[in-house]
Formats: sequence, structure tokens, C-alpha cells
Amino acid sequence: MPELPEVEVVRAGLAPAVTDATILGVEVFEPRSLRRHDSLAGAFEELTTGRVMATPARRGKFLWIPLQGTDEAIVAHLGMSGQILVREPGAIEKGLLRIRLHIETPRSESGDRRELWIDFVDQRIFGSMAVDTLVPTVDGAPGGRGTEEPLVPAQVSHIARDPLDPAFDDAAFARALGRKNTGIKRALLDQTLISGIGNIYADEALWAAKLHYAQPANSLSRARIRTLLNEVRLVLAKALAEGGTSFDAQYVNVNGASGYFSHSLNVYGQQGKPCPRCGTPIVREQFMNRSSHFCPHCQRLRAA
DNA sequence: ATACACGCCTGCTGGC
DNA sequence: TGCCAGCAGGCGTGTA
Repeated sequence: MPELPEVEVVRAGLAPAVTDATILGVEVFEPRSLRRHDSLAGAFEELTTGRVMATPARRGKFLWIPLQGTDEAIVAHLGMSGQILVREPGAIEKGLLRIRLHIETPRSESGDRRELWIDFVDQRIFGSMAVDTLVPTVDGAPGGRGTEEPLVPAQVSHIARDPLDPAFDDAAFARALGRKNTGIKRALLDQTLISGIGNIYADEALWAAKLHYAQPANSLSRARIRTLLNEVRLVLAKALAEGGTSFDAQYVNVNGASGYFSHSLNVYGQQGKPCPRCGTPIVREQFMNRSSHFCPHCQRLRAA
């Protein structure tokens, strides 16, 4: 499932196709894929058709494409199974096509323009697209990766910056953890504290930092928080460098090719296999109605 | 206010 | 063989 690295791969792959391209038309095959769209502001099709797009931006797992000459952007979240694919007209989608943007790229040096399809494919409809208003960032820093503008879609403004964002505030994150009387994994998955982390990379980062998922967030020392943040960044950066994860082949990048980080997972999905550090069999337990994978030897609950 | 349960979704898998 | 419960889990909303 797409987490920060996978969404960033999509954003970067989308950029050359959509930047300065014009939206010629929109086909919505599944209205539920517009769940995030507030139709009181107008129909998605009407707000997008004819607009010229700017470079896509991302914060955490949210992606947005500003619409030039307006204070609006197309917002996309991939949910569990969403993909955004850049296709040549006429391509046949194997997955469940929910929304298709017909776009025309800007005039090239040779003077021609190309028509492309931007296909939003999503099996489970946890993801969605919308048109939303851009609002100023609270801290005045750029809204996210891919933009210099201090703007963020209204529905993304409550999402914290992600740990790869230069404007992420380490000290504020540490203070927030100190106020959280909950397990550290729950805090890592709380997108209002730190964004971009999902179940896979939460388990991987906790293993790397030798922390138990239920360790109370407010029991961690400043030094441990620093270590954890460092491991989070290493895990995300490594996955990003490898092009994203595709342990179940749900995730594909904008051209339809699978990512390939799954071979280097240390604990996620590795239950029963030896811990790469100490050899103790990895355990899987239910936590927060999802699976948590950890090494019972390396990752023990510590006294507060 | 904070913490947490739940609903949303569909394709695949394993057990009977 | 066929059916169906269980599972995958991010995020918004509702509740205590």
C-alpha cells in the first residue's frame, strides 16, 4: 500500500507529464472515487476541464496538482490500492479504472502537442480525487515536496509535515510525543503528528530503533526519539531510492511498473523468519486492528 | 480535550 | 468443489 516513498514516486513520475499541460476533459466512471470532493463548490469535471496544471506537490501521502490561474488544486489520495497512471490514448487498463483525465502537453520545441490519459485506478475505493481550495501554510514554509508556494489544500492542512520535509520540526514532534499517552506505533501512524508513515514502514522503523509498538509515546527519552526519527528517515529514504514497495503488486508507479522494495523488509510480513539482527523468530500480533510485526527479543516493552 | 473504535471498500485466501 | 469468513489497512467520523 502506498506510503510516502510510493506516493513520492508517483508525484515525481507525474510531474513531466502534467506540468503546464491542459485538461481537455474528464471521465468519472465511479462517483465514489470523488468522496473527498465537495460538490457544493461545483462539479469535479467543470472545475477541472480547460484548466492548465502546475507541478504536482506532496505532503505525506497526499498529492495535489495546482490549477494555474486559480486558488484551487486537484487533490489525490491513493488509499490502499490507488494508482495514477500516465497512458497513451487507447491504452487498456487492467485494473478498475475510476477516473480518467484527458490532457494535452504543452507545445514542444518541434511545435507539437501530445494527448495523454491520466488514469486513476483503484480497486478498493479507499483512495479518491477532489478539487479543493489552497490555503496558506501555518508556518509559512512551502506546502510540501514539489512546490515552493506556502500553500496546501484545505483538506490537507491538518496533516503534519513528513519527516523528509526540510520544514519538519523535530523538537515540536518530540514535544507532541511527550503529550501522547498511547503506543508509539499509534503515534507514528497519526498523520497529524508526522505524516507519510503507514503500517509497513512503521514496523520497519520500530524494528530498526529497537522499540516495541506499544511502548508509551510519552515514555521515550529525547535521545530515543532522535534515534527513532533517524531510523524513520533512513527507512523512508531507502524505500524512496529503491522506487517504492510492491509486496502485493497493488502498487505500481506512473508507468505501470512495480516498485521493488519488498525484498529488503526486515520484519513486515516476516513472521516466523529469524530476526536479521539476533535470529529470534519474528512475531506478528494484532494491534489497532492491523498486523504488527516485531522481534520479541530486540523490541521489548521497557519500564517507563 | 484526548484516545480509540468503527465504517468504508473489493479481491484473494484458507478452512470446512 | 464451493462457499464464506477473514484479511489487507488509511483516514474521517463518532463516541466515551
